Amino acid sequence: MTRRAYSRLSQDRRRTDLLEATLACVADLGLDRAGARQIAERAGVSAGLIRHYFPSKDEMVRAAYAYLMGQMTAAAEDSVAGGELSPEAALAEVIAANFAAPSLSGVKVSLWATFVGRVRVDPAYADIHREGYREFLDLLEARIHPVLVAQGCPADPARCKHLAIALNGLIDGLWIEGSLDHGLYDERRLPGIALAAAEGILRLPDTTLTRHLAREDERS
Amino acid sequence: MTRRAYSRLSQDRRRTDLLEATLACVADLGLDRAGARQIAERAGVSAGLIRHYFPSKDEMVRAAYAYLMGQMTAAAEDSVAGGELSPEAALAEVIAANFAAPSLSGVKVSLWATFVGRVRVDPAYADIHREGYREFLDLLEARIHPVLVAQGCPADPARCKHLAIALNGLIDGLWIEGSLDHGLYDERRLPGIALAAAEGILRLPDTTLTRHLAREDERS
DNA sequence: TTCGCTGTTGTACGAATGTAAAACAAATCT
DNA sequence: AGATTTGTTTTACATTCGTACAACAGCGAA
Repeated sequence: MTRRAYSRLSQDRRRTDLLEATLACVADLGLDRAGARQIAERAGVSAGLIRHYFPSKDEMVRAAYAYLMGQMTAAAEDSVAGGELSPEAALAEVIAANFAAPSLSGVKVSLWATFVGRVRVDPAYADIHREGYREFLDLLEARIHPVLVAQGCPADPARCKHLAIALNGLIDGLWIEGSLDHGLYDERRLPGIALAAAEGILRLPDTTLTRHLAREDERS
Repeated sequence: MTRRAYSRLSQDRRRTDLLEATLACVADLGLDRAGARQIAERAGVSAGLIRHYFPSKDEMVRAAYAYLMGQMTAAAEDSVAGGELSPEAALAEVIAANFAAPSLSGVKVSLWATFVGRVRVDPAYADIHREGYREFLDLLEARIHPVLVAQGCPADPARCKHLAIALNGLIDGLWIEGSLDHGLYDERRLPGIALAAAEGILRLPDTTLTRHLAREDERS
Protein backbone atom coordinates (compact mmCIF):
# COMPACT_ATOMS: atom_id res chain seq x y z
CA MET A 1 0.00 0.00 0.00
CA THR A 2 1.36 3.33 -1.06
CA ARG A 3 1.18 6.20 1.37
CA ARG A 4 -0.69 9.37 0.73
CA ALA A 5 1.36 12.37 -0.37
CA TYR A 6 1.27 15.26 2.03
CA SER A 7 2.95 18.56 2.76
CA ARG A 8 3.99 19.97 6.09
CA LEU A 9 2.24 23.17 7.03
CA SER A 10 3.07 25.71 9.68
CA GLN A 11 1.67 24.87 13.07
CA ASP A 12 -0.71 27.83 13.09
CA ARG A 13 -2.01 27.14 9.61
CA ARG A 14 -2.65 23.47 10.28
CA ARG A 15 -4.25 24.28 13.58
CA THR A 16 -6.70 26.79 12.16
CA ASP A 17 -7.44 24.41 9.30
CA LEU A 18 -8.46 21.83 11.87
CA LEU A 19 -10.51 24.35 13.83
CA GLU A 20 -12.35 25.54 10.74
CA ALA A 21 -12.97 21.98 9.63
CA THR A 22 -14.37 21.28 13.08
CA LEU A 23 -16.76 24.23 12.82
CA ALA A 24 -17.81 23.22 9.32
CA CYS A 25 -18.56 19.66 10.43
CA VAL A 26 -20.43 20.74 13.55
CA ALA A 27 -22.46 23.22 11.51
CA ASP A 28 -23.75 20.82 8.94
CA LEU A 29 -23.59 17.46 10.64
CA GLY A 30 -24.33 18.33 14.25
CA LEU A 31 -22.16 17.77 17.29
CA ASP A 32 -22.91 14.06 17.54
CA ARG A 33 -22.07 13.22 13.92
CA ALA A 34 -19.00 15.44 13.73
CA GLY A 35 -16.49 12.64 14.26
CA ALA A 36 -12.74 12.84 14.35
CA ARG A 37 -12.43 11.10 10.97
CA GLN A 38 -14.87 13.40 9.21
CA ILE A 39 -13.25 16.51 10.62
CA ALA A 40 -9.85 15.26 9.55
CA GLU A 41 -11.09 14.49 6.04
CA ARG A 42 -12.60 17.98 5.74
CA ALA A 43 -9.24 19.44 6.79
CA GLY A 44 -7.47 17.34 4.17
CA VAL A 45 -5.60 15.42 6.81
CA SER A 46 -5.65 12.00 8.42
CA ALA A 47 -7.45 11.37 11.67
CA GLY A 48 -4.40 10.56 13.74
CA LEU A 49 -3.03 14.06 13.29
CA ILE A 50 -5.67 15.55 15.54
CA ARG A 51 -3.92 14.22 18.59
CA HIS A 52 -0.74 15.89 17.51
CA TYR A 53 -2.37 19.30 17.85
CA PHE A 54 -4.93 18.75 20.58
CA PRO A 55 -4.92 16.56 23.67
CA SER A 56 -8.28 15.12 22.66
CA LYS A 57 -11.08 15.61 20.18
CA ASP A 58 -13.25 17.22 22.85
CA GLU A 59 -10.60 19.82 23.52
CA MET A 60 -10.36 20.52 19.82
CA VAL A 61 -14.10 21.21 19.75
CA ARG A 62 -13.72 23.50 22.72
CA ALA A 63 -10.89 25.31 20.98
CA ALA A 64 -13.08 25.63 17.90
CA TYR A 65 -15.74 27.37 19.98
CA ALA A 66 -13.18 29.78 21.37
CA TYR A 67 -11.95 30.38 17.82
CA LEU A 68 -15.48 31.13 16.62
CA MET A 69 -16.22 33.54 19.44
CA GLY A 70 -12.92 35.29 18.86
CA GLN A 71 -13.86 35.84 15.24
CA MET A 72 -17.31 37.12 16.12
CA THR A 73 -16.24 39.59 18.77
CA ALA A 74 -13.40 40.81 16.58
CA ALA A 75 -15.90 41.44 13.79
CA ALA A 76 -18.14 43.34 16.18
CA GLU A 77 -15.27 45.53 17.30
CA ASP A 78 -14.14 46.21 13.75
CA SER A 79 -17.60 47.27 12.69
CA VAL A 80 -16.98 50.75 14.13
CA ALA A 81 -13.24 50.93 14.04
CA GLY A 82 -12.06 53.49 11.50
CA GLY A 83 -15.04 55.76 11.16
CA GLU A 84 -15.37 59.31 12.43
CA LEU A 85 -19.07 58.98 12.86
CA SER A 86 -21.46 60.76 15.16
CA PRO A 87 -22.30 58.78 18.31
CA GLU A 88 -25.73 58.07 16.89
CA ALA A 89 -24.38 56.79 13.58
CA ALA A 90 -21.78 54.66 15.32
CA LEU A 91 -24.41 53.01 17.52
CA ALA A 92 -26.70 52.46 14.56
CA GLU A 93 -23.87 50.80 12.72
CA VAL A 94 -23.01 48.43 15.56
CA ILE A 95 -26.63 47.38 15.75
CA ALA A 96 -27.30 47.09 12.04
CA ALA A 97 -24.11 45.13 11.38
CA ASN A 98 -25.74 42.13 13.07
CA PHE A 99 -28.45 41.94 10.44
CA ALA A 100 -26.34 41.77 7.31
CA ALA A 101 -23.76 39.27 6.09
CA PRO A 102 -21.47 37.96 7.40
CA SER A 103 -23.05 38.21 10.85
CA LEU A 104 -26.52 37.24 9.71
CA SER A 105 -25.68 33.67 8.83
CA GLY A 106 -27.42 30.37 9.29
CA VAL A 107 -24.10 28.64 9.78
CA LYS A 108 -23.03 31.04 12.52
CA VAL A 109 -26.26 30.82 14.44
CA SER A 110 -26.25 27.03 14.19
CA LEU A 111 -22.77 26.90 15.65
CA TRP A 112 -23.60 29.47 18.30
CA ALA A 113 -26.69 27.55 19.41
CA THR A 114 -24.97 24.19 19.38
CA PHE A 115 -22.22 25.44 21.65
CA VAL A 116 -24.54 27.39 23.94
CA GLY A 117 -26.27 24.07 24.52
CA ARG A 118 -23.10 22.90 26.25
CA VAL A 119 -22.61 25.92 28.48
CA ARG A 120 -24.50 24.34 31.33
CA VAL A 121 -22.69 21.03 30.98
CA ASP A 122 -19.09 22.05 30.50
CA PRO A 123 -17.46 24.90 32.47
CA ALA A 124 -15.01 25.56 29.65
CA TYR A 125 -17.91 26.47 27.37
CA ALA A 126 -19.41 28.61 30.09
CA ASP A 127 -16.19 30.59 30.38
CA ILE A 128 -15.93 31.19 26.65
CA HIS A 129 -19.55 32.22 26.44
CA ARG A 130 -19.37 34.55 29.41
CA GLU A 131 -16.31 36.27 28.03
CA GLY A 132 -17.86 36.84 24.62
CA TYR A 133 -21.08 38.09 26.14
CA ARG A 134 -19.28 40.44 28.49
CA GLU A 135 -17.21 41.89 25.67
CA PHE A 136 -20.25 42.63 23.54
CA LEU A 137 -22.03 44.11 26.53
CA ASP A 138 -19.11 46.43 27.20
CA LEU A 139 -18.92 47.39 23.53
CA LEU A 140 -22.60 48.27 23.51
CA GLU A 141 -22.39 50.22 26.73
CA ALA A 142 -19.49 52.27 25.37
CA ARG A 143 -21.55 53.14 22.28
CA ILE A 144 -24.72 53.91 24.21
CA HIS A 145 -23.29 56.37 26.70
CA PRO A 146 -22.19 59.14 24.30
CA VAL A 147 -25.53 58.96 22.52
CA LEU A 148 -27.42 59.50 25.76
CA VAL A 149 -25.15 62.38 26.69
CA ALA A 150 -25.50 64.03 23.28
CA GLN A 151 -29.27 63.72 23.46
CA GLY A 152 -29.45 65.05 26.99
CA CYS A 153 -30.87 61.84 28.44
CA PRO A 154 -29.95 60.45 31.85
CA ALA A 155 -26.74 58.48 31.45
CA ASP A 156 -25.71 57.19 34.86
CA PRO A 157 -23.75 53.91 34.83
CA ALA A 158 -26.60 51.79 36.20
CA ARG A 159 -28.99 52.97 33.52
CA CYS A 160 -26.37 52.47 30.81
CA LYS A 161 -25.78 48.92 31.95
CA HIS A 162 -29.46 48.07 32.00
CA LEU A 163 -29.92 49.56 28.56
CA ALA A 164 -26.95 47.61 27.25
CA ILE A 165 -28.42 44.39 28.66
CA ALA A 166 -31.76 45.08 27.03
CA LEU A 167 -30.21 46.11 23.73
CA ASN A 168 -28.02 43.04 23.69
CA GLY A 169 -31.06 40.87 24.30
CA LEU A 170 -32.90 42.52 21.44
CA ILE A 171 -29.97 42.05 19.07
CA ASP A 172 -29.38 38.44 20.11
CA GLY A 173 -32.99 37.44 19.75
CA LEU A 174 -33.52 39.13 16.40
CA TRP A 175 -30.20 37.81 15.12
CA ILE A 176 -31.11 34.24 15.97
CA GLU A 177 -34.54 34.23 14.43
CA GLY A 178 -33.38 36.24 11.44
CA SER A 179 -30.45 33.96 10.74
CA LEU A 180 -32.60 30.84 10.93
CA ASP A 181 -34.46 32.12 7.90
CA HIS A 182 -37.76 30.47 8.73
CA GLY A 183 -39.59 32.50 6.14
CA LEU A 184 -42.09 34.06 8.53
CA TYR A 185 -41.12 37.54 7.44
CA ASP A 186 -38.71 39.39 5.20
CA GLU A 187 -35.28 39.48 6.80
CA ARG A 188 -34.45 42.71 4.97
CA ARG A 189 -36.72 44.51 7.40
CA LEU A 190 -34.69 43.41 10.39
CA PRO A 191 -32.25 46.36 10.48
CA GLY A 192 -35.17 48.78 10.46
CA ILE A 193 -37.08 46.85 13.09
CA ALA A 194 -33.99 46.61 15.29
CA LEU A 195 -33.07 50.28 15.02
CA ALA A 196 -36.61 51.47 15.67
CA ALA A 197 -36.83 49.20 18.71
CA ALA A 198 -33.45 50.42 19.94
CA GLU A 199 -34.65 54.02 19.69
CA GLY A 200 -37.58 53.09 21.88
CA ILE A 201 -35.50 51.21 24.44
CA LEU A 202 -33.13 54.16 24.79
CA ARG A 203 -36.03 56.66 24.78
CA LEU A 204 -34.50 58.56 21.86
CA PRO A 205 -36.54 60.74 19.51
CA ASP A 206 -37.81 58.97 16.40
CA THR A 207 -35.33 58.65 13.50
CA THR A 208 -32.36 59.32 15.78
CA LEU A 209 -31.00 55.91 14.75
CA THR A 210 -33.20 54.91 11.84
CA ARG A 211 -32.13 57.85 9.71
CA HIS A 212 -28.72 56.20 9.44
CA LEU A 213 -30.32 53.19 7.82
CA ALA A 214 -30.24 54.33 4.18
CA ARG A 215 -26.49 54.78 4.23
CA GLU A 216 -26.13 51.14 5.20
CA ASP A 217 -27.97 50.11 2.06
CA GLU A 218 -25.96 52.25 -0.32
CA ARG A 219 -22.76 50.72 0.88
CA SER A 220 -23.67 47.22 -0.33
CA MET B 1 -29.41 -15.19 34.94
CA THR B 2 -32.63 -13.91 36.42
CA ARG B 3 -34.60 -11.36 34.53
CA ARG B 4 -35.41 -7.93 35.79
CA ALA B 5 -38.87 -7.37 37.23
CA TYR B 6 -40.94 -4.84 35.35
CA SER B 7 -44.46 -3.51 35.08
CA ARG B 8 -46.41 -2.73 31.94
CA LEU B 9 -47.41 0.89 31.67
CA SER B 10 -49.94 2.57 29.43
CA GLN B 11 -48.59 3.50 26.04
CA ASP B 12 -48.88 7.22 26.69
CA ARG B 13 -47.20 7.03 30.05
CA ARG B 14 -44.29 4.98 28.81
CA ARG B 15 -43.91 7.22 25.81
CA THR B 16 -43.73 10.43 27.80
CA ASP B 17 -41.36 8.75 30.24
CA LEU B 18 -39.05 8.05 27.35
CA LEU B 19 -39.41 11.58 25.98
CA GLU B 20 -38.65 13.15 29.33
CA ALA B 21 -35.69 10.86 29.86
CA THR B 22 -34.45 11.90 26.43
CA LEU B 23 -34.69 15.57 27.36
CA ALA B 24 -32.99 14.99 30.68
CA CYS B 25 -30.08 13.17 29.03
CA VAL B 26 -29.69 15.74 26.26
CA ALA B 27 -29.75 18.53 28.83
CA ASP B 28 -26.99 17.26 31.03
CA LEU B 29 -24.93 15.06 28.77
CA GLY B 30 -25.24 16.79 25.41
CA LEU B 31 -26.65 15.43 22.20
CA ASP B 32 -23.60 13.36 21.38
CA ARG B 33 -23.42 11.55 24.70
CA ALA B 34 -27.15 11.03 25.06
CA GLY B 35 -27.11 7.42 23.89
CA ALA B 36 -29.98 5.03 23.64
CA ARG B 37 -28.73 3.01 26.60
CA GLN B 38 -28.42 6.01 28.89
CA ILE B 39 -31.84 7.33 27.96
CA ALA B 40 -33.38 3.93 28.59
CA GLU B 41 -31.69 3.65 31.96
CA ARG B 42 -32.98 7.09 32.94
CA ALA B 43 -36.48 6.02 31.98
CA GLY B 44 -36.14 2.87 34.08
CA VAL B 45 -36.38 0.68 31.03
CA SER B 46 -34.13 -1.46 28.87
CA ALA B 47 -32.63 -0.10 25.68
CA GLY B 48 -34.45 -2.40 23.32
CA LEU B 49 -37.80 -0.93 24.28
CA ILE B 50 -37.06 2.31 22.46
CA ARG B 51 -37.66 0.70 19.13
CA HIS B 52 -41.04 -0.48 20.32
CA TYR B 53 -42.22 3.12 20.67
CA PHE B 54 -40.16 4.94 18.05
CA PRO B 55 -38.90 3.90 14.63
CA SER B 56 -35.40 5.02 15.57
CA LYS B 57 -33.50 6.84 18.26
CA ASP B 58 -33.21 9.92 16.06
CA GLU B 59 -36.96 10.08 15.68
CA MET B 60 -37.35 9.80 19.42
CA VAL B 61 -35.08 12.81 19.86
CA ARG B 62 -37.12 14.71 17.30
CA ALA B 63 -40.29 13.76 19.14
CA ALA B 64 -38.70 14.96 22.37
CA TYR B 65 -38.08 18.36 20.80
CA ALA B 66 -41.71 18.57 19.69
CA TYR B 67 -42.76 17.56 23.20
CA LEU B 68 -40.60 20.28 24.75
CA MET B 69 -41.88 22.99 22.43
CA GLY B 70 -45.43 21.89 23.09
CA GLN B 71 -44.87 22.29 26.82
CA MET B 72 -43.30 25.71 26.42
CA THR B 73 -45.96 27.21 24.17
CA ALA B 74 -48.69 25.74 26.33
CA ALA B 75 -47.11 27.40 29.37
CA ALA B 76 -46.93 30.70 27.52
CA GLU B 77 -50.60 30.50 26.58
CA ASP B 78 -51.63 29.55 30.10
CA SER B 79 -49.78 32.49 31.60
CA VAL B 80 -52.69 34.79 30.72
CA ALA B 81 -55.52 32.33 30.58
CA GLY B 82 -57.97 32.89 33.40
CA GLY B 83 -57.34 36.46 34.38
CA GLU B 84 -59.57 39.44 33.78
CA LEU B 85 -56.67 41.82 33.58
CA SER B 86 -56.31 45.11 31.81
CA PRO B 87 -54.57 44.86 28.43
CA GLU B 88 -51.47 46.43 29.94
CA ALA B 89 -51.35 44.01 32.86
CA ALA B 90 -51.91 41.04 30.59
CA LEU B 91 -49.05 42.05 28.33
CA ALA B 92 -46.80 42.69 31.29
CA GLU B 93 -47.60 39.26 32.62
CA VAL B 94 -46.82 37.51 29.33
CA ILE B 95 -43.47 39.25 29.22
CA ALA B 96 -42.53 38.84 32.87
CA ALA B 97 -43.46 35.15 32.93
CA ASN B 98 -40.37 34.44 30.85
CA PHE B 99 -38.09 35.68 33.60
CA ALA B 100 -39.28 33.57 36.49
CA ALA B 101 -39.36 29.83 37.06
CA PRO B 102 -40.22 27.58 35.37
CA SER B 103 -39.50 29.44 32.16
CA LEU B 104 -36.22 30.90 33.35
CA SER B 105 -34.34 27.65 33.51
CA GLY B 106 -30.86 26.57 32.61
CA VAL B 107 -32.13 23.17 31.59
CA LYS B 108 -34.73 24.64 29.27
CA VAL B 109 -32.37 27.02 27.55
CA SER B 110 -29.78 24.27 27.13
CA LEU B 111 -32.33 22.07 25.43
CA TRP B 112 -33.64 24.92 23.35
CA ALA B 113 -30.18 25.86 22.13
CA THR B 114 -29.14 22.29 21.45
CA PHE B 115 -32.15 21.72 19.25
CA VAL B 116 -31.95 25.08 17.51
CA GLY B 117 -28.49 24.02 16.47
CA ARG B 118 -30.10 21.32 14.34
CA VAL B 119 -32.69 23.53 12.66
CA ARG B 120 -30.44 24.19 9.70
CA VAL B 121 -29.46 20.53 9.36
CA ASP B 122 -32.75 18.71 9.76
CA PRO B 123 -36.01 19.97 8.21
CA ALA B 124 -38.06 18.28 10.93
CA TYR B 125 -36.40 20.49 13.54
CA ALA B 126 -36.97 23.52 11.33
CA ASP B 127 -40.69 22.78 11.19
CA ILE B 128 -41.01 22.38 14.93
CA HIS B 129 -39.06 25.55 15.57
CA ARG B 130 -40.99 27.60 13.04
CA GLU B 131 -44.29 26.49 14.48
CA GLY B 132 -43.32 27.37 18.04
CA TYR B 133 -41.93 30.73 16.99
CA ARG B 134 -45.01 31.58 14.98
CA GLU B 135 -47.31 30.69 17.87
CA PHE B 136 -45.46 32.92 20.30
CA LEU B 137 -45.37 35.72 17.76
CA ASP B 138 -49.13 35.50 17.30
CA LEU B 139 -49.65 35.40 21.04
CA LEU B 140 -47.56 38.53 21.50
CA GLU B 141 -49.28 40.34 18.67
CA ALA B 142 -52.68 39.57 20.15
CA ARG B 143 -51.56 41.06 23.47
CA ILE B 144 -49.92 44.10 21.96
CA HIS B 145 -52.81 45.30 19.84
CA PRO B 146 -55.32 46.10 22.61
CA VAL B 147 -52.64 47.94 24.56
CA LEU B 148 -51.86 50.19 21.61
CA VAL B 149 -55.55 50.85 21.06
CA ALA B 150 -56.16 51.63 24.73
CA GLN B 151 -53.23 54.02 24.78
CA GLY B 152 -54.24 55.74 21.57
CA CYS B 153 -51.13 54.67 19.67
CA PRO B 154 -51.11 53.68 15.99
CA ALA B 155 -52.05 50.02 15.80
CA ASP B 156 -52.17 49.02 12.16
CA PRO B 157 -51.37 45.35 11.45
CA ALA B 158 -47.94 46.02 9.94
CA ARG B 159 -46.80 48.02 12.97
CA CYS B 160 -48.18 45.39 15.35
CA LYS B 161 -46.29 42.68 13.55
CA HIS B 162 -43.02 44.59 13.60
CA LEU B 163 -43.45 45.35 17.28
CA ALA B 164 -44.21 41.69 18.01
CA ILE B 165 -41.06 40.66 16.16
CA ALA B 166 -38.96 43.13 18.12
CA LEU B 167 -40.56 42.22 21.43
CA ASN B 168 -40.06 38.54 20.76
CA GLY B 169 -36.42 39.18 20.00
CA LEU B 170 -36.00 41.08 23.22
CA ILE B 171 -37.64 38.34 25.26
CA ASP B 172 -35.69 35.56 23.56
CA GLY B 173 -32.35 37.23 23.99
CA LEU B 174 -32.88 38.20 27.61
CA TRP B 175 -34.31 34.78 28.40
CA ILE B 176 -31.28 33.02 26.99
CA GLU B 177 -28.66 35.08 28.76
CA GLY B 178 -30.67 35.19 31.96
CA SER B 179 -31.20 31.45 32.05
CA LEU B 180 -27.53 30.74 31.46
CA ASP B 181 -26.82 32.36 34.79
CA HIS B 182 -23.36 33.60 33.91
CA GLY B 183 -23.22 35.83 36.94
CA LEU B 184 -22.62 39.06 35.04
CA TYR B 185 -25.63 40.67 36.67
CA ASP B 186 -28.47 39.93 39.02
CA GLU B 187 -31.16 37.95 37.22
CA ARG B 188 -33.82 39.34 39.53
CA ARG B 189 -33.57 42.60 37.63
CA LEU B 190 -34.51 40.97 34.35
CA PRO B 191 -38.29 41.41 34.62
CA GLY B 192 -37.83 45.11 35.27
CA ILE B 193 -35.32 45.52 32.47
CA ALA B 194 -37.54 43.64 30.06
CA LEU B 195 -40.70 45.55 30.93
CA ALA B 196 -38.97 48.93 30.74
CA ALA B 197 -37.49 48.02 27.37
CA ALA B 198 -40.86 46.80 26.15
CA GLU B 199 -42.42 50.13 27.14
CA GLY B 200 -39.82 51.85 25.03
CA ILE B 201 -40.23 49.57 22.02
CA LEU B 202 -44.00 50.09 22.04
CA ARG B 203 -43.60 53.84 22.71
CA LEU B 204 -45.78 53.64 25.80
CA PRO B 205 -45.63 56.15 28.66
CA ASP B 206 -43.27 55.19 31.48
CA THR B 207 -44.65 52.76 34.09
CA THR B 208 -47.44 51.62 31.76
CA LEU B 209 -46.03 48.10 32.05
CA THR B 210 -43.53 48.36 34.88
CA ARG B 211 -46.17 49.36 37.42
CA HIS B 212 -47.50 45.80 37.15
CA LEU B 213 -44.17 44.45 38.32
CA ALA B 214 -44.74 44.51 42.09
CA ARG B 215 -47.77 42.33 41.81
CA GLU B 216 -45.67 39.67 40.16
CA ASP B 217 -43.41 39.55 43.18
CA GLU B 218 -46.16 39.32 45.75
CA ARG B 219 -47.57 36.28 44.08
CA SER B 220 -44.51 34.14 44.69
C1' DT C 1 -56.73 -21.50 36.45
C1' DT C 2 -55.08 -21.45 32.01
C1' DC C 3 -54.46 -19.27 27.70
C1' DG C 4 -53.07 -15.75 24.57
C1' DC C 5 -51.44 -11.32 23.63
C1' DT C 6 -47.92 -8.10 23.63
C1' DG C 7 -45.05 -5.02 26.34
C1' DT C 8 -40.48 -5.78 27.89
C1' DT C 9 -35.98 -7.83 28.55
C1' DG C 10 -31.60 -9.72 27.31
C1' DT C 11 -28.22 -10.77 23.96
C1' DA C 12 -25.86 -10.49 19.81
C1' DC C 13 -23.75 -8.12 15.95
C1' DG C 14 -21.79 -4.96 12.58
C1' DA C 15 -20.39 -0.37 12.21
C1' DA C 16 -18.41 3.65 14.00
C1' DT C 17 -16.05 5.95 17.65
C1' DG C 18 -11.73 8.05 20.08
C1' DT C 19 -7.25 7.04 20.88
C1' DA C 20 -2.52 4.92 21.05
C1' DA C 21 1.69 3.91 18.91
C1' DA C 22 4.60 2.35 15.25
C1' DA C 23 6.14 3.33 10.52
C1' DC C 24 7.19 6.66 7.33
C1' DA C 25 8.60 10.88 4.71
C1' DA C 26 9.12 15.92 4.11
C1' DA C 27 11.64 19.66 5.37
C1' DT C 28 15.82 21.45 7.82
C1' DC C 29 20.42 21.31 9.24
C1' DT C 30 25.25 20.08 8.80
C1' DA D 1 24.80 14.56 -0.05
C1' DG D 2 23.66 12.53 4.36
C1' DA D 3 21.82 12.81 9.02
C1' DT D 4 18.23 14.49 11.97
C1' DT D 5 14.04 16.09 13.36
C1' DT D 6 9.27 15.91 13.60
C1' DG D 7 4.88 16.50 11.16
C1' DT D 8 1.99 13.04 9.11
C1' DT D 9 0.05 8.63 7.84
C1' DT D 10 -1.23 4.06 8.85
C1' DT D 11 -2.67 0.26 11.43
C1' DA D 12 -4.60 -1.60 15.49
C1' DC D 13 -7.60 -1.93 19.47
C1' DA D 14 -10.94 -1.50 23.01
C1' DT D 15 -15.27 0.68 23.52
C1' DT D 16 -19.63 2.32 22.44
C1' DC D 17 -23.18 2.99 19.36
C1' DG D 18 -27.90 1.90 17.16
C1' DT D 19 -30.41 -1.81 15.97
C1' DA D 20 -32.46 -6.62 15.26
C1' DC D 21 -34.53 -10.47 17.25
C1' DA D 22 -35.60 -14.32 20.12
C1' DA D 23 -36.98 -15.36 24.69
C1' DC D 24 -39.57 -14.09 28.54
C1' DA D 25 -43.30 -12.36 31.70
C1' DG D 26 -47.01 -9.36 33.14
C1' DC D 27 -51.81 -8.86 32.58
C1' DG D 28 -56.54 -9.38 30.95
C1' DA D 29 -59.81 -12.71 28.95
C1' DA D 30 -62.07 -16.99 28.97
